Amino acid sequence: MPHRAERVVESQDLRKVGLKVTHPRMRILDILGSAQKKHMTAEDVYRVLLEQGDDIGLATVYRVLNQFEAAGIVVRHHFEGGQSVYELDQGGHHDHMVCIETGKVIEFQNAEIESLQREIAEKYGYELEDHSLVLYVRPKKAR
Amino acid sequence: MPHRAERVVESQDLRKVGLKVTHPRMRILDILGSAQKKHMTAEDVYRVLLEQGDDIGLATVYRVLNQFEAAGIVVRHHFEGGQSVYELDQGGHHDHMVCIETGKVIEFQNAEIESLQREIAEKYGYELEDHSLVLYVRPKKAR
DNA sequence: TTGGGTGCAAATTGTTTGCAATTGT
DNA sequence: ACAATTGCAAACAATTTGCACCCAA
Repeated sequence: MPHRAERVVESQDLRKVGLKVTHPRMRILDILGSAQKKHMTAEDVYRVLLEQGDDIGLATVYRVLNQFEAAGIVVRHHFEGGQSVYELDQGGHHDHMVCIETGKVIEFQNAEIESLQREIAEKYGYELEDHSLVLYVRPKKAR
Repeated sequence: MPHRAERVVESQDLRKVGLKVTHPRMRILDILGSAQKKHMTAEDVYRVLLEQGDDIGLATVYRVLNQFEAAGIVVRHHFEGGQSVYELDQGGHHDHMVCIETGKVIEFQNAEIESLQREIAEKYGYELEDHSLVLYVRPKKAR
């Protein structure tokens, strides 16, 4: 499994993008940065806040996540199932694999697929701006 | 009773999957099969129905599209922007490229990407069940 | 001080569902 | 005839927004 150095969340991160350093924003940043689950829905974050005794509204969670996304602090994904999931953007692009039995999310990188995508877009006269690749998988059956 | 046969097997298709041949289902199948836009939202279909003077409810459109999806007659996609888009499943798997300036949807196939995906899933001990790949592109600038 | 930020409730959006009336077979 | 299907409105789920109050800078 790929390893990435943990990065402590600082108030600098917020100021840098022109957002006031408020309690809700710090708590949410904290949760996203230290969660066992890297990919969380707004409700996931909200639930953790409640567990921690923080009195922060769900609407605020959504607002903050949107601001973070606009600021490039988090990335938002739309996997199957309605809710958006957010993850801290720690650089390093990757795609996702979702287990349809356990819901587990696995990240992976594949340079070959990346460049093939660029080639394909180009072949049609376009520039690749962004992409979304999600593999829906199930555990290989032992036999 | 307006009756036009542009697609061959339409009513057969419905019976084949155990769905009664009703007016709403035929109209919707018709629209999906003859639309200039291959990828339509439920509202898109509903709007065309209204334009054609058909008195079919939006709820029915959703219900029928769901049944069609379950029956494998249509494929449902979740591009960015909330609404689901549906397209007739005419066999031949393909992925999509969406122009972020015009909204145009282009289909493409790439066997290499397909097999790479399978390999990746396998490498992690999974079986690839399904996938979603969407390229968000913009027209290459002329210079 | 003061304009951005927040909580809460109400509003939206996209989609589903309950039910009585209608229709295909 | 009789179960499947439909239309309509109400119900839902996820997310957004209006507004009066609150708090970082």
